[in-house]
Amino acid sequence: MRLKEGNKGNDILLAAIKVFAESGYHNAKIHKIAELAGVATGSIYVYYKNKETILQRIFEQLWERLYNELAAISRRTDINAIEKFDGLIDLLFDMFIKDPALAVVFVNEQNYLIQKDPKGFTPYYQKFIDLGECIVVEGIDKNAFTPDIDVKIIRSYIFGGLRHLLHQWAQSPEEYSLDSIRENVKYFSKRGLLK
Amino acid sequence: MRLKEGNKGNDILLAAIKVFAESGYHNAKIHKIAELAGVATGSIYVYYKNKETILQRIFEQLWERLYNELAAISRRTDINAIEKFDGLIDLLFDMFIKDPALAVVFVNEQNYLIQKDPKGFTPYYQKFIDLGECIVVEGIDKNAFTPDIDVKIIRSYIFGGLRHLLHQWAQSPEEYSLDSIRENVKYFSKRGLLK
DNA sequence: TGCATTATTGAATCGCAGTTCAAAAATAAA
DNA sequence: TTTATTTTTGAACTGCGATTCAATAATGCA
Repeated sequence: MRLKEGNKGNDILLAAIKVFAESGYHNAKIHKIAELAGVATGSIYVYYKNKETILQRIFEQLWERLYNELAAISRRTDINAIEKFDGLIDLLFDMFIKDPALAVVFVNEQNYLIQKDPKGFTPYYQKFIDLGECIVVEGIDKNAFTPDIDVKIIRSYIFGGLRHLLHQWAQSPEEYSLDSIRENVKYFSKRGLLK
Repeated sequence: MRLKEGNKGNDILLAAIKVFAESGYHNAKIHKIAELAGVATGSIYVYYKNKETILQRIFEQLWERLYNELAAISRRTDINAIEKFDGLIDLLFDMFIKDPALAVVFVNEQNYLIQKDPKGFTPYYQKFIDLGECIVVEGIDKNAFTPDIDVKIIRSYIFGGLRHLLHQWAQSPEEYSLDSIRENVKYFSKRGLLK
């Protein structure tokens, strides 16, 4: 018997995030991911069925984590809807500060993957989105947020705005301070949402 | 002598927008564009150097038009900054109502193309973005918009939000009414911007 | 130490699709 | 009609890179 050395499956995933961010999914070469992960080209196919599976796995991990963290925030009773909304924004910012390359991959490749194989895309994404919407609905119900908006539309709008900003930041982190981005987003969005 | 029949160059561009929207740029097959345009595969290469050039041309045309229309709005003196901001939103909505496939291509492929060859990307895009920023700055200067925001950040935020919404709408136009999207965006954004 | 089993390797394969180009067709002028 | 010129064609080419797989290496166990 022989056991697998270290954690090659994860090494490959981490390398793939970097290479996908650098070159884009379609221009990313498998041998480059292998090189960065410190494994042979063939090893990739021991751990993942194919290139697309790697991308799927990246998003699976991302949204599962984000969903669980948002769920923890959402079920708290010691903070109100406004604070939960803040928490949601912080969650996204924190995730992508830790891993800017992941932010780039998210913005550039998620649409492609969903379009390519909607069934294969992690359900945690939809669960995350739904939960975000719940928080806004809670805010409206508790009279903190204005009822004069369509929650689904505004949820998408905010999400798209965040996505774009995080992407810009990840592309050139020196240009903007992430904290200033974060505060501006909160300020602007809450003015839009609050009663 | 022989003259070129009809306007094959444009036929190809229109077909390409549809095929790129349908399959994504990387999965789009040249022969399918040719088929839809009603020309032979080889003809594509008479009119465009390669596949990437077609995509570049699509964005060139898009942003040149949008920039010119926004410039016309921006230089008007009979309307204020708030109305100009409305005009900007309407401009984008109108463009993509006319051509939902173009909205999809815009959202999915623009980042890729800019990353691939920044110099080759149409300068009208940046001009458009700058002009949009000017309108917000004008609003702040004239005391209509709050000065408590970073214009560049909020400009990106709004732009990203619009982008995402238009994309969602283009993917499934029956799900949302575009007019309701438009009104929600204006309402929410102006609450964020106004003094 | 030797054997069995599993992990790892990376050169070779193979299919795909972007691109080319020689031939054919269409048109204008003579 | 004939000729010269340009457009159009699409089958063939070609290069790339994802994937495969037979060989090799590493490990655990007897």
